[in-house]
Amino acid sequence: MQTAALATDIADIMDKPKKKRAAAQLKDEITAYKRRRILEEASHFFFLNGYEATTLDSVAEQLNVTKPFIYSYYKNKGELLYEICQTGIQLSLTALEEALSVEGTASEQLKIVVERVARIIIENQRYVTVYLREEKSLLPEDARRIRDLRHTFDTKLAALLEKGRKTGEFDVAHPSRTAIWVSGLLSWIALWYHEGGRWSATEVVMDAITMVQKMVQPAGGANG
Amino acid sequence: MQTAALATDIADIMDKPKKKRAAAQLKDEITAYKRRRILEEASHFFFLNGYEATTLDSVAEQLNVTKPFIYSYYKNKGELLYEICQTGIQLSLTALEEALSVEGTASEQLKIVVERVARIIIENQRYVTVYLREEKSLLPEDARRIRDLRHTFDTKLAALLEKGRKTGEFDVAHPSRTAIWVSGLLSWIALWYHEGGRWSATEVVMDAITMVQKMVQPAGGANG
DNA sequence: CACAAATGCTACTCTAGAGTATAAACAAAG
DNA sequence: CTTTGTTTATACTCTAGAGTAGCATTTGTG
Repeated sequence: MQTAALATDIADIMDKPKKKRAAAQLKDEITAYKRRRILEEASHFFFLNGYEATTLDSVAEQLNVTKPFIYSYYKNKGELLYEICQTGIQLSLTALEEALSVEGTASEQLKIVVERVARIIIENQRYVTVYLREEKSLLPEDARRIRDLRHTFDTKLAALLEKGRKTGEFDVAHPSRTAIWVSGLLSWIALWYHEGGRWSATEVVMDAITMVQKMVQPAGGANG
Repeated sequence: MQTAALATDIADIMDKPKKKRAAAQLKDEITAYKRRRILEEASHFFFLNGYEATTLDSVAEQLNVTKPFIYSYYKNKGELLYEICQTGIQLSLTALEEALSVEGTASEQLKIVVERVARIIIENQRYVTVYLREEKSLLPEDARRIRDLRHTFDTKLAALLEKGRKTGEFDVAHPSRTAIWVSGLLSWIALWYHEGGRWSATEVVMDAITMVQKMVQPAGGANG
């Protein structure tokens, strides 16, 4: 909202067309902000009570608005669920791709991948958990798109394992199958981690790194 | 039902009190059978559509009975969910305890544990998956009892890891934390395995054994 | 066959929540 | 200060499903 206010000020000293364009842009930003806030609160309730058990009235109340307000920003409840699931997997996938863009050996890359993805999953636990639990509540075509993202994630992870296998850094008989175990281990964090619980986020991330390293390490000894 | 019919035949040649007792026993068996069938079908729908989205009318239809029939065997929908969740975790716990009762080194025991628990999870995927997904829908006191079972599972697994750590078979810095990763890996099977999918149950079980062995193996080399 | 007891079904009630038609409030422009 | 368009709320509709009261049907018994 700060940026948006600034944009208006700049527009004031400009000619009318530009002012109009700036005003339109501001409006879009506000709309995007409202959509994001609705999604945040909805994911909170979906995480706590589940998708079906959550009423949009309760989400609206939390935002100090009413149900029709939500319906003016989302077509229906299912669209909210789709956006939440999409966010959950897309964030993980983006984290993976960014980590993969860091130069290094397969071992180094894998460590960065696990660290970053684990962090993202913990930070966005609500979205990831809802995605894992509520896939069955998605419309078939939405479920399909989500599965494609998931598949991309597993495929890119498998490619990294294959790379490490070729260099001899990893001992993995079936990269694509091992990738599923690794991505499962990462997903498990969302279902199990509890903020303020027995173990800190950092401990969990470090554990995840250790576990994955062991899962791929050659029988002969440590690596990385 | 075969056993039950036999019981009646035997009772027929006996005196009346025994006959009555046998008849009562038979009735109990039939009641237990009906309850089990209801649970089976309910778990099927809960697995496919989720707890909230499943109607007891649909479960009744599948059994060719009516909703009040179900209500004469279960107090309400929540009791059904509790029994399903309870079954899911109890089966895993029993499999763990039976595997632990087999004599052998920690490595041998761990292998048996993973093999048996993984098999049980695949065979009872519906129950385990519903348990993992629908914990939030349980009444607080039910959720509590389920969590206690889960905790027992993790604790017994941790004890095995600790045993192997002492003998030097395993390299685990924190047995109780590692136990959670192992039990998470096993749970993940329920969420991910798909019958008739890309990989057979046996392949998945063997993979699970390999992964867990690697997770605990000393950095210096293989074991078991 | 008649009567009793159990078992199951028909036909409801009642609540709750998704989604909407329409009116009010507000903002921006002239 | 009015007019016009946009944003949000009020006040519904309508469906669906959990849970139940009471009737019917079957089963077993003297």
